[in-house]
Amino acid sequence: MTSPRRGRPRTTGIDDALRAAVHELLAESGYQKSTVDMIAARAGVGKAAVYRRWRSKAELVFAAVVHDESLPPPPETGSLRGDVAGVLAVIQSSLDGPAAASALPGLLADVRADAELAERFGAQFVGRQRDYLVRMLDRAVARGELAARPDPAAVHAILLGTVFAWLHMLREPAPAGFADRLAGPLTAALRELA
Amino acid sequence: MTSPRRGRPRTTGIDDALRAAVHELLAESGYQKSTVDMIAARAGVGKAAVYRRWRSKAELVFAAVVHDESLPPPPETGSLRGDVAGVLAVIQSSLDGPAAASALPGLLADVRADAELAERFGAQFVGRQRDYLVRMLDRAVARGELAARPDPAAVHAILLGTVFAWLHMLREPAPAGFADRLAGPLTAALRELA
Amino acid sequence: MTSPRRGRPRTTGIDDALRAAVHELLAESGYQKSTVDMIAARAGVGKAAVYRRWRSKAELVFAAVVHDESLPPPPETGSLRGDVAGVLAVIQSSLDGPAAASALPGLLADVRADAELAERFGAQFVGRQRDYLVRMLDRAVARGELAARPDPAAVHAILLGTVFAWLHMLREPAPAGFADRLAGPLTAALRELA
Amino acid sequence: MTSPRRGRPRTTGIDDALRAAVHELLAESGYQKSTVDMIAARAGVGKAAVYRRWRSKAELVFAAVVHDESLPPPPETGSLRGDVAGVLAVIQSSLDGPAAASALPGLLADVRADAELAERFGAQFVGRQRDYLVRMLDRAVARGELAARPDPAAVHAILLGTVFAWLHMLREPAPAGFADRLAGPLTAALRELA
DNA sequence: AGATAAACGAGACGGTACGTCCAGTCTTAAG
DNA sequence: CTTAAGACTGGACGTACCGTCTCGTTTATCT
Repeated sequence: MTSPRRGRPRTTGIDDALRAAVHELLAESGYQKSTVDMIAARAGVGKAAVYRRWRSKAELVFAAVVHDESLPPPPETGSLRGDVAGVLAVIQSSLDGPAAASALPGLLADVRADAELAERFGAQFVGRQRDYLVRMLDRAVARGELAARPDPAAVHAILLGTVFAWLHMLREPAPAGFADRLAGPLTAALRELA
Repeated sequence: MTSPRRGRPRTTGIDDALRAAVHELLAESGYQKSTVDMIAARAGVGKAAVYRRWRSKAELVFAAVVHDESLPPPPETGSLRGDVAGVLAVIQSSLDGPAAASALPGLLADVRADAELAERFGAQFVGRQRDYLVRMLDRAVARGELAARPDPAAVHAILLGTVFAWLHMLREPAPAGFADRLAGPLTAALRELA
Repeated sequence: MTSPRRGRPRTTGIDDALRAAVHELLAESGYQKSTVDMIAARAGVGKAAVYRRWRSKAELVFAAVVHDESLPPPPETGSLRGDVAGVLAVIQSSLDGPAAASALPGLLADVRADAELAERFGAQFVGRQRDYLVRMLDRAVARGELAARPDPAAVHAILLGTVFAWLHMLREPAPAGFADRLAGPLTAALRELA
Repeated sequence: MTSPRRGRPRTTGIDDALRAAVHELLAESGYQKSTVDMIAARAGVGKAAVYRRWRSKAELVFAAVVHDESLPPPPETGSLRGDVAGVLAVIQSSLDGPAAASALPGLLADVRADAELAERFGAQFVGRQRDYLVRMLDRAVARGELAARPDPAAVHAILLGTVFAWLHMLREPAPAGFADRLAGPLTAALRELA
């Protein structure tokens, strides 16, 4: 049912080469110093190939850093505390990679400045995480661990915000067992929210 | 004791005019679109007057948005839960003004990119809040509400991060009673941290 | 005796469609703003069909504007003055069409920048006109109107240059009887050249 | 009477450095290959300094190649033929320098494409030459060499066009005594125009 | 009839230049 | 010595266009 697609198809691998180049350069130089020209050159690609795929540097980096596979659904552990630990680990990994870490603040700023991009960011990054959370909470309700499902936005703010603040505002390195150490206290907060 | 200061003295009011201009422009246009030229022009001031006072745009905005008076010590309420609500309210007010709200993500990005500025930001913004928290926790220990003082960094991450994520990552407007609604759950988290 | 040419033969009409599209777009937008993509689209043709026929935009436009039929040999009038008027009229018509007029300066610039193309331009556009001129001068010599044949390059410069400068450097519209009005004076110049 | 001019004045020498850089690069690489970045770099100047002075590459080159001193008024020789030779020499020198030669076709094309620039070009380059011509013709009329003043535009076309075509359309090198060799024939043409 | 070979429309590709914008620095004349 | 005005360097951004290449498809000729 797909339309027959006329014209030269996109060269396979350019998307990946660009995403890889973004990761490398973010880790080496950070967001602001990674220019689109450098990214394209590193990927062995013209700048037009970049802007054919994404409308701006912010979109490119967003796509490279928050792409689909990077957010595997956290495992179902059978307990709310275990599920929270899993979600925290996923959030941590998505905020703390060498690329994501240097990209996020700059990205957040650029996203903020472009309403149309903010929309997409919300739908993709926030929305996907939110879905995991809702399912996690519903399972806890079904198990009887929670009397009622608390406001998912509040849960989201607590889990995502704690990790983000730790890494990007307080700028402390994540200690070993970071996610696990926070799982208990934050689970207690969720119970009180209900 | 001050040296007699030769030459034309600094025009009084320039600092305030600039701070006011920053607030106005941040609210109107956001951080990235508020250029230093615009800020100086709005304040009726030359650009040199800006750079004589602050070393960069980030410092200027930081000084304007996180200025001293904006962080009054939260009140001592006599209970941990009450104190937490007070701290949350202070944090909220410092993240949610019309100026602060649009400045923070961009500011965070610029701070991240400049190590020397990160230092100062840490000392001033983070450090001051941290002091309040430590005193708050010590009072709770003294009252017997907490068996031991939990890691202040973790407490800080939970309180600051939750508010920041709500406002700037999930981009939800703060509902009425926002701080109060979160105080209970987050206090529960603190107790578990201890 | 031409080799039998395997494969799909060129679609008849594409050459003409492209030439027509070039004329239209030159008249509408001028040389620099007429992009190859636009020309191909206007002709209902892919860009490859263009570059299979001509090596560059300059060649395409050159072929469309200076095509063979546009330079019919000027009539033999029996007098030098009459022949000069005829040549001037041909030159005028080849420089003053709606397409040629907007193409020429840009074309000249691109031709200048590409030595290989300059060669071809010289051979085709300049050479053909030069042949007419030489024949015209030889007839005048045979009739006794000229004592000796003047340098054809100088004659060419005077006739072609006067028309070109009028139209493209001074940018005055050609008045009625333009060629005829100049024929007398320029013929006088030729006589002095001999 | 000039207003006191506030702010930092234009650095003296930047205009000249840019003009010199344009001349060098035109001679080395031609118009199209002389990029604005290269010109600015060669002059040791930022690109902004260029665009603060001129609106486009075409204007910059125009100003550099057709600047005021480059067109000294031709001498008054006391005879029409001598004056024509002088004008031809000036025209030749303004079309045949190493810079002007490579710039002119590209410049003409860009000027053609920008109506606002065409205006200025006409007023400055064409207008100044026209003034010389009118004075030259009036002197000839006063001396009795011409019965009436011929149309200055036609005179202009003949003199300017012949030189331009020789150099830039026929692409022949100017032989020694070029201006002098043409002066006689073209003067004859002027007499017939009257 | 089937295979071969070239041309076709569409459009992605690398490369390169343009003109715009802004941060942070520097220079002037005035106070 | 500070001020307002504004020019300066440097460098990134996003746009545009050229000439090339690659699809899937069509059309003629050769086997």
